[in-house]
Amino acid sequence: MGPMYSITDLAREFKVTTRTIRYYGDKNLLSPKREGQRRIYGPRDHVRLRLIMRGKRLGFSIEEIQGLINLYDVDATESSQLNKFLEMIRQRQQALRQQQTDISETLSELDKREGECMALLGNTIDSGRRK
Amino acid sequence: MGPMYSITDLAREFKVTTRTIRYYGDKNLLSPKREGQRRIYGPRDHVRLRLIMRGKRLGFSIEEIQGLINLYDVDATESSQLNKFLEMIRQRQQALRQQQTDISETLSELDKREGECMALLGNTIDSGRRK
DNA sequence: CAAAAAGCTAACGTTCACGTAAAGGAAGGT
DNA sequence: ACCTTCCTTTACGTGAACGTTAGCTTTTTG
Repeated sequence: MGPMYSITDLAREFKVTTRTIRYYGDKNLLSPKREGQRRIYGPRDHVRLRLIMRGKRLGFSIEEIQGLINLYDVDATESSQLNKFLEMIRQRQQALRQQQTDISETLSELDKREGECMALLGNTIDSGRRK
Repeated sequence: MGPMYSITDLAREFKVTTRTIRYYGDKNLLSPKREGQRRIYGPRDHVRLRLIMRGKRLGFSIEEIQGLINLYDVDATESSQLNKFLEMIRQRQQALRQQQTDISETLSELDKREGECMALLGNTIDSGRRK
């Protein structure tokens, strides 16, 4: 019936506190079963937590991450109007594409700075392995 | 001597409130001249505000944006140790690259959902112009 | 010239995403 | 028996990034 995780298992794996995990539960992003009082997390929760972390790295709020996760969630779809749903998907895509260009612009500027910096240090550019 | 902007000019252009602009000033991200009491912003502030907005779209905090802007700022560089500086640049690059893969993963998932959605609607894929 | 619009400072309020402390239950080890 | 570890709930605390209100000055416009 798939792997099970305690709250500290997840906390360790994703490098967050148990508080954080409970918080996401409070916000209905995770829905662990209970064994007595204890929370037992399944594979679905594990996947969701991965999505949550990715969302956070992308700077989305918990609420936005909710929305994103619901986009992957079949149940949410069939009960909602598809056109509105498509609209949401496209808005998300738009935002993400904006982020892509933001990132590549920033990266190229950083590359430039890195180059200047290396020149000043008289180093040769070994863009690759670091010890 | 370059274009000048009032606080509402900038607010309108960047779609933020004047409060926000003043807030960035308080945080030393902008440094307008004063004409009496009034803040007068120059081209440098305009550029910085652009960088700030980009940083925000990337989910950076004001403090991190400070750091990023300082990376472009020559004055800050010459007085600091170059190696530490390079280290910072590389950390930023690392984070941004992570974001890039996060985004492309998310985008491809959204594309998939979009496809499914279109199929359900019986539409043909006109990926391009929308009215 | 009077009213509206734009600007200012100062200070308190708000939301998000947790942190942190208090008080306690249940399992396992020695 | 006692301690340690893991887990629980409840609840107040916190920093960031502004929002909002109040009270006052300056500039623009009909």
